[in-house]
Amino acid sequence: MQPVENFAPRVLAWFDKYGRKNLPWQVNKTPYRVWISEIMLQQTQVATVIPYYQKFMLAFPTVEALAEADQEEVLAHWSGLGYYARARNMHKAAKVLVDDWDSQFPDSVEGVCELPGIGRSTASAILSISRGVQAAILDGNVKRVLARFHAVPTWPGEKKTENIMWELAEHYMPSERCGDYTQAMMDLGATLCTRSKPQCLLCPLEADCLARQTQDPTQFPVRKPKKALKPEKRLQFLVISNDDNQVLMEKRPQTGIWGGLWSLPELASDESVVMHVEQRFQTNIHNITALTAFRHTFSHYHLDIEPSHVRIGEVNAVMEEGKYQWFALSDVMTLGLPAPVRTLLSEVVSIE
DNA sequence: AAAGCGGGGTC
DNA sequence: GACCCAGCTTT
Repeated sequence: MQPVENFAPRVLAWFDKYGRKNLPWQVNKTPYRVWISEIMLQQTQVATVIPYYQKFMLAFPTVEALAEADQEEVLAHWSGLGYYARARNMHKAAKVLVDDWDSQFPDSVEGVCELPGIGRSTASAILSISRGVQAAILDGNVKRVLARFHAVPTWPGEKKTENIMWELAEHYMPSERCGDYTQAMMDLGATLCTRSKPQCLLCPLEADCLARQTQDPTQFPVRKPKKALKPEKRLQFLVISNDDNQVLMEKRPQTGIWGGLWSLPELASDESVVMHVEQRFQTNIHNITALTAFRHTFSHYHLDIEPSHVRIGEVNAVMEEGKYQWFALSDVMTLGLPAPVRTLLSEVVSIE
């Protein structure tokens, strides 16, 4: 990374001209009021938060009022915002502040982080905005701005990447106007440097933004590596039994999946069990029972197994030498079986 | 259909 | 420390 000298001044100058400064929590910026807004804004966008915030402040104008309220009442005011654990944490934290901190927020980030529901980023937001403390935030907006400005090549979800971004965030935090800078960075991410369709032409950082110099700035932040979704295959498994309580097993070829194990006769999922069994084994079917389908997952694909229990009479067909073999139900579990076949057979055996 | 959000809880 | 979760939006 190659940090830029005048990063903060450019961001602040932009904020002075274009930033939002009259949102409900941007006037009378007490730690309490900033705190509530930050928690609400973690999960919801500004337009939605405003009415909630105003009602909340009327109901609980001070940390004492919040601490004294019933949880019921707090949750009622949160109703519709989601993430209710955060409202509960907030209520808990209010009590801690009143009981242990004389209703004042601690003056260090570490201290504020001790409160339930507040981590490093939220603590820094509260202290920088309400008290001008020189502490950087790293919320989703700031992550996006920094990831783009430096074209950070790795996913911010990785610990290593996150550490790098925290360093960048701290590096750019100025020593003056810390609160404005925090607001400015959030604004920049929320209004210009948006996830899709960023307005690079209006951005004060455009000239040095490394993402801007690529084909597509929205390629940053690098997206979460999506676990390649595994292909799905479907097969029918046949548990074929005769009047002597034997089950027909099929020897797998030595190579490939389940090589050399004894498995069950298989059938494409769209084939008719009746027609197939009658033709393959020249026999008559006494009875078919569909068993419960289940999924077996390999390292590289899902196998959806549709098992049927087929009772048949005498087998007349000449079967390939050694490929098929009858085993007594009492013996079959001693064979080398693929795990899903073992599971399936153990259920059938227990029924018999 | 899946990622993103900031912190908490679990192992 | 790595991973999953909450609950709703956005893509």
